Amino acid sequence: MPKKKQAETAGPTSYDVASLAGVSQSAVSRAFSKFGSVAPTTRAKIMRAAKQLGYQPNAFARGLITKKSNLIAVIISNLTNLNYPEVLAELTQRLSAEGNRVLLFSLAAESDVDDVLEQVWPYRVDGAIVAARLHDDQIQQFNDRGIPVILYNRVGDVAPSASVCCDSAAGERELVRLLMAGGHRTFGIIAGPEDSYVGEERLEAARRALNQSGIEPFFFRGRFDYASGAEGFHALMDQAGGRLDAVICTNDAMAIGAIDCAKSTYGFRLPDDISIVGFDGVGPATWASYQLTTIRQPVRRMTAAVVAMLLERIANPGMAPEQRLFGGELLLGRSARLG
Amino acid sequence: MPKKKQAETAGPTSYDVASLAGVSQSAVSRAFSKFGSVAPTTRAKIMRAAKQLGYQPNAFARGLITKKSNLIAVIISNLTNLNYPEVLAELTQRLSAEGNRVLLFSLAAESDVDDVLEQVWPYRVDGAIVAARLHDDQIQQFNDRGIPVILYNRVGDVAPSASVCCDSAAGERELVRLLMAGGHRTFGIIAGPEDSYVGEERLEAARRALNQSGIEPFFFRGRFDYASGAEGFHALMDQAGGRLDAVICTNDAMAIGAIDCAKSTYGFRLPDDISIVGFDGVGPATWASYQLTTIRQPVRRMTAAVVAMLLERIANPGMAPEQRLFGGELLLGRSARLG
DNA sequence: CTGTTAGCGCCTTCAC
DNA sequence: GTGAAGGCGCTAACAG
Repeated sequence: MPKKKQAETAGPTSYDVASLAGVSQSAVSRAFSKFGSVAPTTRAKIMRAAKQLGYQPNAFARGLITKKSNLIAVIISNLTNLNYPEVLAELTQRLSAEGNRVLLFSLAAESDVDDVLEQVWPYRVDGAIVAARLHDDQIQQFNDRGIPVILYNRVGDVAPSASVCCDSAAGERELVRLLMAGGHRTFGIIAGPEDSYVGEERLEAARRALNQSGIEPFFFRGRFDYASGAEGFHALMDQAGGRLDAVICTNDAMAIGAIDCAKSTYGFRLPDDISIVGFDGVGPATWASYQLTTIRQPVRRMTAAVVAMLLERIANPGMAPEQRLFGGELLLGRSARLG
Repeated sequence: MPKKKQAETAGPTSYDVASLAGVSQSAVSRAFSKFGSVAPTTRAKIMRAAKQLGYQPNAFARGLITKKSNLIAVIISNLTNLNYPEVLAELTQRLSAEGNRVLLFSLAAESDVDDVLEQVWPYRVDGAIVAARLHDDQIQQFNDRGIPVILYNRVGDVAPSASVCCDSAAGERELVRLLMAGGHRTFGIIAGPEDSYVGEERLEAARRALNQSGIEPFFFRGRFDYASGAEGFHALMDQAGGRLDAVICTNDAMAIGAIDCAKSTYGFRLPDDISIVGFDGVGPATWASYQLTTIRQPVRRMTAAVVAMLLERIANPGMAPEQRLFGGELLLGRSARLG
């Protein structure tokens, strides 16, 4: 029905504001820019006109010129991992506070990374935060485009890359040490899927720590979820012929599954009959039914570090790749008998 | 050190591809557009050149002309709500499959909606999915700009607006009916925070269903989290002088908190000593320690509907606001004795 | 099918 | 402090 064809949906432009305020378009532009020199009176007039029209600068047109999108790509492999909602909430709020927006990508499978990257490039993001497995050549693509990347809880395969991690090795070592001190000698490990970086890292660390004490643990490979934790406990009990002192799970979700299996299927009481520990310190870990002994990732400090490092590198492209390692906090639950 | 000032970080443009392929710039443009008519030979040449240069069309420049950003704003009030990670994962993947990207916003407090909207406008999103409380005037702002919005699990205060909801009323009614049939007569309700739309909806529905059976339930207002569920159970027991048949919680997280409190503090066994029900059907609800009786939201069907409705409205701006209501599925756990 | 020509909305030198 | 003019990278009519 309307006569004017496009103007209908196209929002007001800086020209509209300019003519309403009786100034030039470039004055409007300056008024909306931080460093534009505009007389207070002029600025006021412009802002009033802008409010009246509901004008908001077009980020695309701006980005086209400034080469800055204020967009940060956040790539997370598995959003339903109990640990990531908190991470994501922290990230978006911190980035938002600094004037950046989050372009979110989640992967159905780890192998989809290439597809996701293709989706990222057109938006000329200013930076990226990646909690998914990235090959060196994929990291290189970011470098080639001059887009800073921070890896979350993983490091590059070969090339050094900026990253923020929770110290898996130290965490697992501490758990093993305390379990040993608690008198445990027969161990089982429930690991995550092979394609998980942190999963393998924790597995290696735990296994190494046990080996150094002359212990060869029983082993089960799970999928980082509750169900596979329960399956794993079952499998380990079989392997061990029912004689198992402690089970180390490489994340909390599996540890919780293992605890439930130990209690309901075997009638075990923790930590008297067996010890089970996890890793992450997710919400449910502290629930009364579990009271999991685990290592809590310092999510707030880690996300703060990621954002700070990323913004630094955006402002200052030359910076060297830095790797920050955060120690986890031992969460003393009642699921394990420690020394 | 480099001589050429900007060309350094500015990626290759369609002109670069054009000259490498020996064609005109518009040929490149057409080759990257779905409906562009280009000879297969030409297209091949162009694509090869593009690959060689690592060219990707600039979404900003494109959007400036087409008035389409392929960006969808997803606004979620409380990401750490156990229900949303699944929702968000589904949404991003479905939208991604349709060629859209997700611009994510999360709110620290419900009152921040206005700030968030200001952050949304500059990016000229094609549509929005909102799981946060939106006032009519806020919805109106979307309408004014011609941006379709779909509300998730809430409806507009006054003006009709497109929405996808899980039927809270029907769900609570069914729970009440079954609990009554199970012989329960003394009820408590643990509700969510007042500013939660779904929370109040479920509260009203449960209360009304009880009232219709001549029952006035004890009441506690929680915060939708585990801790307040436990607090609530405590408070209700006090109010009821220890004589409580059943507790209705308006989400699973609180129900789980209540169960833990009932078990650990009061030594109750469920469902023999008391019945507790929740709402949502989140992952932990099915864990062996809880086996919660609850109503599961059909998340997959709901997210599919949201995406379908949104894309429809983007393609066809004139569509009338439609409201789709999905029935929840009764999850028969062991936390309640039903009739 | 292909190249030429205008802009999209804004920022950014420049003169004034 | 302010306005005029020239693009940013791309798409969308147009001619050819």
